[in-house]
Amino acid sequence: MQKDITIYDIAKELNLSAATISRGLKDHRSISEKTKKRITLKAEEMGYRSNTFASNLRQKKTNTIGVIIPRMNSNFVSTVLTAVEKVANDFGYNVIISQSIENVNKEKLNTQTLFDNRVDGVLASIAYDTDNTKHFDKFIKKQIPIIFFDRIIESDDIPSVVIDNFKSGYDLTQHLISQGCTRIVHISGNQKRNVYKDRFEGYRKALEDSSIGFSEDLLIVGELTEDSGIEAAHNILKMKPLPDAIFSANDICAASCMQVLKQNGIRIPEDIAMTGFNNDPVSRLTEPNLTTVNYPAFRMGEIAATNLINHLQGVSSIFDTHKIILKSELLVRESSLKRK
Amino acid sequence: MQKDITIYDIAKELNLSAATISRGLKDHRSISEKTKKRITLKAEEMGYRSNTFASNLRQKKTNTIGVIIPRMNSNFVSTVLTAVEKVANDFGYNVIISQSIENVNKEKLNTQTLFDNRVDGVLASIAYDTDNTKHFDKFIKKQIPIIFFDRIIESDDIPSVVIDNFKSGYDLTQHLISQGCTRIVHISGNQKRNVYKDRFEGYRKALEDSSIGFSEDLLIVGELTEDSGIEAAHNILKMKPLPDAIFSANDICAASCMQVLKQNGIRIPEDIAMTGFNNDPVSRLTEPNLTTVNYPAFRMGEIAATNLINHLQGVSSIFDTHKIILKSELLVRESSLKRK
DNA sequence: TTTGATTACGCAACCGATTGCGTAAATTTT
DNA sequence: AAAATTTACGCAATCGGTTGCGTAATCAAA
Repeated sequence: MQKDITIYDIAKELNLSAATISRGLKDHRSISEKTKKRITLKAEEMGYRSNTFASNLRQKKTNTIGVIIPRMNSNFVSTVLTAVEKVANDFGYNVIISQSIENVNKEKLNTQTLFDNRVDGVLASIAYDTDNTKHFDKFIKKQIPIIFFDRIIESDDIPSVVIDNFKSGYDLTQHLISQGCTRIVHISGNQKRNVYKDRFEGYRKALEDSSIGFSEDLLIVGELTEDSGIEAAHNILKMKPLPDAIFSANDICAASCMQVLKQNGIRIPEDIAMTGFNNDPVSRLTEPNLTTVNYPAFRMGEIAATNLINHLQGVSSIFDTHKIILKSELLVRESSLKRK
Repeated sequence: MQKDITIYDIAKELNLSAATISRGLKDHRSISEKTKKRITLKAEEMGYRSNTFASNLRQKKTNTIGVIIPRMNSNFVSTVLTAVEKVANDFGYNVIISQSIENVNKEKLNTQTLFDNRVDGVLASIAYDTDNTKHFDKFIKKQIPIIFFDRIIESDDIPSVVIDNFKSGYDLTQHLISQGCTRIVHISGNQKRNVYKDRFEGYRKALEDSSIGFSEDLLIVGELTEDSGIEAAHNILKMKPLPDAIFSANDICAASCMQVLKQNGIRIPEDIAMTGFNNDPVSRLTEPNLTTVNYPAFRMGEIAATNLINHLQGVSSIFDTHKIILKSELLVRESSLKRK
């Protein structure tokens, strides 16, 4: 295990000062082209690699962004992360990912960890039960930029990247209505969360805008997991009369719900039309394929990360924007087509 | 934005030296209990947080482990990562995750990035087309421990954590044979990868151990994606006579393949029995539910991370073990039950 | 030739925590 | 009471880059 090469070693070899090496390596203008070339060549030859810590220590920057997410194991989140990682890498940033496991307290710990690690900026999608942004204040105080994405809390201080959940919920519901459905169940998640609340509001508005109207009885609030889809199905089977459509706020839940319904002799979409949300791969594997809303996950990660890094590099300020709304689109598939 | 508190600030407040503060904070034995208490209290009061970089610089350790994976967006990988993150956090380590996107060249870049970031240790599951471990040599030279998991390359220098893919493939195939199947198609991935190779070998051995024997015509090698499942289905539909079973090396591919078959009037499992691998959530959402092999993803991440960190902390050496094989089990579901 | 500007580089002080070595003070031993 | 230990802490160097300021050398302008 040979010793690491430092700029001092290079300096000695070339009879230059460490300062010159440092400047030469980062293309500082006060170093002549000729010297720069000598430096980079020698550095290469000696197998030099910069010591991030010395640099971070001196510069008080870490070139690291922190990401807080509820869970990694959903198609949506992992796709976002893929995009974030790609953008970050392109700009020479590292990414620290931490999961809140849908738990405010863990989320608070996560913010502390990221804070202690002195991340330059933060991207966050908040947990199921978070109801204020107090634990993000430390970042704001230190001028460490934060961007919320997907699951956000409205805040004057923190910009966000989202899709128009209200409109998507509205469009989806209207689609069901256009298929002749009148008793439309909505399976939603915690109403504290914008994404579920907004989808629900879109649903309600669409019903109210039609002659159908909203009925509390047709709203099921759960955790939107595979299991809660099964549970929802059992509750739905007890409804009298049965609904003629179900709008689940995500695909996983819709898929497992649909499965139970089918096992109980319900025909999809003839008896009950089914729709999900997210365009998870699952939606293409169910039978019939699930009508859903395409969620631009990659784009969302890309935009959030790009904005954060541009801000960090002084290219643009995220504080100019308050909210970025991405386009999402209804994907009509067989599961909701009553009229072919 | 107030200035960060350093140990010097605390030292000044308490009329002690920075050395004493440093020792006091880390519970060094040469500091009296009374002084330690004063120090921790004052540190708390002043809102002190340790500067990781100064510490890393001095100690030449980063408390960071690097993880290289092909892709994040599979249930298996994200579950492993969840476990790794949990273990790492428990031990005060950070995790840097990088995706190779199934590409050796990106994987090489990833190793370089992790190397430059001076990670203390590495966990890696290699890309689709990686065929040697040369790009990991730099870690070995520097005594930076590596553990391969799931997708591994046999190497004397690098221990690994896997399941018994051969046995699982064998058991699965034998199950199909026990259901009376005799023409069993196997959809596999790149044969360079142990996981696919071993499953295939298990499949072949089971066939050879029965009176059926292996036939090259029934082997389909693809990328095991949703799309390749569709493609495989089309090829299978052209086979004469049709096979009576399909063993796909993962669930996603099995699910999409099964879907196309069903659309073409094939009954599962009556006409063709279907099996996957991994116990991806999808396997519980298809209809019929997919027979598969349970993959202890969480446990795998946990074990890999724990071993790595124990090694780093000198608790135990990973070089004592060469390979850890986890238990996996056959999950028989409807998709393969010809005899009820 | 002199003066002012520009170029190219070095000096040395940081950044904040860690640690080997040294020592005064307190405690125990003889 | 003197000597030997032990306790509790400080000094100062160190990790490796970065950067404000200073200056010698080169070049252009007067």
